[in-house]
Amino acid sequence: MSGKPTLGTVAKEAGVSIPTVSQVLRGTGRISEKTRDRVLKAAKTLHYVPDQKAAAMRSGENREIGFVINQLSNPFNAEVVSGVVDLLEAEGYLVSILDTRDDAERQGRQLEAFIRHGRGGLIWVPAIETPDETFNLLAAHHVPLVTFLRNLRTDIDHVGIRNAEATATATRHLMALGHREIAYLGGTDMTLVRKDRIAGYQKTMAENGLGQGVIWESEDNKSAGLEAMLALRRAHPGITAVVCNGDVVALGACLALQRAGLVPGVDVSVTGFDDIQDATVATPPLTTMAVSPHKLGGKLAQVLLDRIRDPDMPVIVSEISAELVVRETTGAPIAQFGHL
Amino acid sequence: MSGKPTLGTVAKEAGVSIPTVSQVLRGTGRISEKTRDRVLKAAKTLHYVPDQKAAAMRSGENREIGFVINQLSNPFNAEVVSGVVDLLEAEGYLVSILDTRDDAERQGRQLEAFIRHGRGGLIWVPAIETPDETFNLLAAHHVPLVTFLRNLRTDIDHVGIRNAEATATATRHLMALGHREIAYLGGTDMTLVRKDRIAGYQKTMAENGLGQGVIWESEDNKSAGLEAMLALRRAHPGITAVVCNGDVVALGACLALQRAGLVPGVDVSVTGFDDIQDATVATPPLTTMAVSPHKLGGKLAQVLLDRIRDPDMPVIVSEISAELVVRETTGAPIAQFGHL
DNA sequence: AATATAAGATATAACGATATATCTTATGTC
DNA sequence: GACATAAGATATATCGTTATATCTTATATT
Repeated sequence: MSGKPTLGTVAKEAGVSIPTVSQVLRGTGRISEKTRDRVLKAAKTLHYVPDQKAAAMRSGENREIGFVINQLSNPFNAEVVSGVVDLLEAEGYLVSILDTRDDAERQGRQLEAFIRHGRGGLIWVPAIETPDETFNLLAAHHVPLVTFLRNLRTDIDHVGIRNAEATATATRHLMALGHREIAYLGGTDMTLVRKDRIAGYQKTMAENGLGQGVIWESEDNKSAGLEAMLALRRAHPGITAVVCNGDVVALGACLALQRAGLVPGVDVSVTGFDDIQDATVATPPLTTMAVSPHKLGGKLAQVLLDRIRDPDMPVIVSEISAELVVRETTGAPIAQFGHL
Repeated sequence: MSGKPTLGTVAKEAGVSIPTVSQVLRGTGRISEKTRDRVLKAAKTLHYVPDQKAAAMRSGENREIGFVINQLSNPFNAEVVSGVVDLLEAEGYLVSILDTRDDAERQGRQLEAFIRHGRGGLIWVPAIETPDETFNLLAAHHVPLVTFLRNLRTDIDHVGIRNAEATATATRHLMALGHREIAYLGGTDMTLVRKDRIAGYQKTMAENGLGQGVIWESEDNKSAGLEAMLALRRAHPGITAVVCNGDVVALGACLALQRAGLVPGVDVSVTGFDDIQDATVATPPLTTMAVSPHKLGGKLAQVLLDRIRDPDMPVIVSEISAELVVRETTGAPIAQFGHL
């Protein structure tokens, strides 16, 4: 009545010793059918629930996984979380999520708390400007660890997207339609992710004799994308197509075009990145580079499990390709020189 | 070198006993300046981090809070999470998030794991069709608990929104503009939240002699909202205004109008609920009932802290009012009888 | 009958911390 | 000088498990 039931309570109820109860409940050791039944019955009537803190402390094993992410309000990330959770929960793990909101200081506090609580593994999207100190902390405590999206160290397992390949594909798609004045729009940070995406764009531009191209910054939300697109067109009126850093910015850019009386995919072509739900529903629907977030999540979980099972395995780096999904925001440029 | 540092390691390094180290690090007991310095230095050089599992086990206190939510991919929820985290992290708690995706079975598994890990408190949006068993489990283990949004028990602390009041306000706003044929659009479940919102709408309709009104279902995403709006107009062509169950559905409804060549706020008025970020950016911007998710989160955290500090306090139920934010999707109905 | 083996249970120690009681010293009071 | 008090440290027990070693008793082997 007073406190919650423990192994001791159950043992007394069943008239056996504590180790016997422990063995019955975990299915280890040699136990006769008769005592097993008695113990199970006692555990049930007392509503016994094992205390994982104590178990983890003694056995050293901890089936709690942390997912430290940079921006929970991004629906793409939320779907990756689903993918991770589906696989890990099936393996008996509890996945709990922390949101750093890309604040390196908050992230530091959270990871320190994470270590104090001694979790069994970590999936991590490092915040922008994560200090070396944070990496050292994690390394010092030997936490099984996989980074996601942002690959900052070569000695850590990683799952990511082939960013350069994806933007190259998007850029080539626009070129194949006949565009030559193509800009890159979106992002402000210089994370490896954005660097790679820009690199893919620029390499493709250069390979086709179109120079370095134009890079235009924008925060990662719709209204910022809208403003950025307007500014970009003012600065470079000849632009006929835009490769965007993400779907959200791309949708903002489309809104800008529509406000200016232009039709995305006819007057100016736009490509996105992520294939978020809104990309399909938008008018017009967005051409974009799609990666299955659920698949990414599954991959993440698998890599982490492998690492937990064999800490001495060589470093795993797994990159997933994005696929071009052509919808209605890309099309041939309008004839500007009166060919028709 | 071999394992991670413990109180024992630090004690040996500093040449004192284990309890002394514990007292120094927690600032309890009587300790001389000299030994305090020695201990702190030793702890630092060894990179000592206390093991909270062990501490929680002995002291009974656990500063881990779980936030079990029904749909993480909803940006409104993600912002509530921010509000909770900001307050609780400042108080030294670690908040970890679990996403049930409104699946009662998954929720059951997660909460059982939650109990096994003996967390110190829970903020909970119960999944649709949560069985009594789940409530009993939580009650049996005396978890400090606050429900959010969905209020199912009168004996549990709760923070929510004045749903009926809010939809009544929205409905009155439309009536004041001159609308009389007003429908309610969105939701499929019969959660208390939706019931209350519908009740507020229907009560206002009835009070103004407009009968019971029309209720039309829709899943909670844009494309479903779009389809539902089209179907609603087919079934009830006279409708001039729509009170929506949420912003996402409202935005879908606006898209439907635009596809039909109509202008939201001119031909048909639409109100939303939540004031998500997209509501401002949409074209036209959405008139909606706004609740500050960050404020809600803060309230949640405060109620939970109060409950943890005084488990015997009477039940707290805190409801926050939503505010009408008039943007461009509501306006006077077009003159249908040639008055002008 | 003596011994080996296995089955089925238990005793004990340990995980890493905290709480409580206890033990030295030093200091102050009369 | 005797005694009380406080400061500053330590010894020990404990939280709820699991791992390891040990102890009975029954059965098989020779």
